[in-house]
Amino acid sequence: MGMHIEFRHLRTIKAIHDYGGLARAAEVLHITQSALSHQIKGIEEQAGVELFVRRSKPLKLSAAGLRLLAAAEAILPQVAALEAEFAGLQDGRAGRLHIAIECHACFEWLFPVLDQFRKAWPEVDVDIRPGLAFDALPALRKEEVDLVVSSDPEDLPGTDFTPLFDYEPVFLAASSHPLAAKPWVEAEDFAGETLITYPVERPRLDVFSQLLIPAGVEPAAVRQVELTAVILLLVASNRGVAVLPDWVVREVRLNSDYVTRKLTRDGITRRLYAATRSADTARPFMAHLIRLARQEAVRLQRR
Amino acid sequence: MGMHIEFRHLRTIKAIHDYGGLARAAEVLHITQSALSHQIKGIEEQAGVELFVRRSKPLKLSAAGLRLLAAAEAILPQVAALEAEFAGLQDGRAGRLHIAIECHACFEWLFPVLDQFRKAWPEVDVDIRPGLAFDALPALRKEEVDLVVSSDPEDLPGTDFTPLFDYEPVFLAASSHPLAAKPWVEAEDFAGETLITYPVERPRLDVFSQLLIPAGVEPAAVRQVELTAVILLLVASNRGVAVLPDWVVREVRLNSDYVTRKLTRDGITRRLYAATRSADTARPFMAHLIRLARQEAVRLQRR
DNA sequence: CGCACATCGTGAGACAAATTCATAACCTTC
DNA sequence: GAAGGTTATGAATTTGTCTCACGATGTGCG
Repeated sequence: MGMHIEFRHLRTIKAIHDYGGLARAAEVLHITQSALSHQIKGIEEQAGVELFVRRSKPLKLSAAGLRLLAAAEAILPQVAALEAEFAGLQDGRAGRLHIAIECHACFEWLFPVLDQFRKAWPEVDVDIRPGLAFDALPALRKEEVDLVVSSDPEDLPGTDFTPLFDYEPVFLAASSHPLAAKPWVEAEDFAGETLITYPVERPRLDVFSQLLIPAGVEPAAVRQVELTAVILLLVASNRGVAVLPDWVVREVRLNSDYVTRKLTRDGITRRLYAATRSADTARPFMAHLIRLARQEAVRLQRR
Repeated sequence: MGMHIEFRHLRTIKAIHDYGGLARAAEVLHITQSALSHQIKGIEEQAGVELFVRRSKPLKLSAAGLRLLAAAEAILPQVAALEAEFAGLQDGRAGRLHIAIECHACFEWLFPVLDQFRKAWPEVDVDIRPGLAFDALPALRKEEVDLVVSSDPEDLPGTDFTPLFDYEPVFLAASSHPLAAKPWVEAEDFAGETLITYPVERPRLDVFSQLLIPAGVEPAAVRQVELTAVILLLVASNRGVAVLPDWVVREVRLNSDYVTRKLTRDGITRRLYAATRSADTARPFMAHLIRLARQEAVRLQRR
């Protein structure tokens, strides 16, 4: 017995009930009274139940009809909500913005940015996915995420890399540390040191990719720590040295426990990018997020 | 503009997701792969959103597609439940049984009957509607209720009156009451008495319809009381006399506080009927309820 | 890297279903 | 019991959905 209820029927039932009669309901639904009559005849035949009490003339719902009405009133709002959301997607109010960050320290500036963003774009579904930090660009192309924060732009068709801001990876040690005596540090200086890093693969850490790997230098030990605050703690107590972005280091610059030094004489400059699908780059909320990120970067530099 | 989502589309989305691809989904839905392709093209055009990521070949849901899937998984079970209920209606497992009782004392035997009934017919929506006790038969015809317990059968087309059981309205007084001396009571005996009744219109009370109105006798006073237990209390303390069905009176017969007397020398016999729409009378659960009611009546008589 | 394979998209025509028009049947009311 | 309003019906038409056949596009394997 293949029943064939459709949204059309739910709308019809509700309209007939709300407006009390086929003629009125037909007008509201922009179809003829005849069509409605045929429609309910159709459902009644398919479902094998009488939906209306026919004795009285202003057509009244029967028990089964009332049950169907209840279903209509439960289901139709859900569809309305769905349509509203899709309308939002269409005119750019709504959307999904799942962010993958390759650089671990980026949480620091990203959170305040997202707080602001959420207020401006309440209908956008914002999320951070630190899990798939590796392989982030393929995930972007497959639409598993919508924005990747990365410092290694590639020339991929369909993927745009929009510069966010420049930063400098900076050497950080306790003020009592021997290397504090040097005006800057070189790759070779790390050979005898314990290096404290975030727990990610080496090629994605600036110290390694920009300095140690090219120079072929291996630190005496590498210790991986999740939280920035803990890294700072360990460095202060001389359990190792670290390399962190300048915006992180700036917070402890005035603290006499630490010294900061450039990497190489001229320092290393890195640029952070927002990678997005070309189709999305120009979307208003995406552009707005990038603008907010740049503003936040400026604020961090000024601190 | 006017979005045109239908259950078909929800099922399609779900199937494509569950079975991972058009071809598989098409097989499950018993239609061609081409049809599905046309379908999703249709929704995407109407809704103005991409539902799938097309880069990769085993067609994957996009953000909007996932939203639609969520809607599908919320809505489809509701429809399934509805269809199951209608199937129940069709094969007689389910239905509505809203009962109007004209006779106020009938609660006494009706409740235990309904308790039994509910166990046997869990899918039937049982209810008692004492509110519309008057005008119950029109309400039956209009399908506002499905069964009326009445002692005044009428010859209405489309309405069946099935006898339930006979009972006798019995005079009840305190054993110290003067009328306790008589072997039976007549209409004239009420002239000087305070009569305690249920709070309903006189024509629907046996004392009035069968005895006092035909005889043109008016009691000294009429006091209306809702609860049977309270009526008994008032009678025991000699604040008035009452007329109650024998099955109620039977409970206090052996109590020496009360006397019961026939109305007129031969007593009055009344018959209780279940009034139903002819279309419903033969339905299994309806017939079962009537059978249960008769059994309960027999049990009451035996007490 | 390219070929075979699998998956998806498209257009035209066949088919089914929903709607309309015109009108009949029905209930209600005065 | 006639009038007015409300629902039902039948045939024709419109609308929309599906199928068929083929083209386009990725995917995986040698």
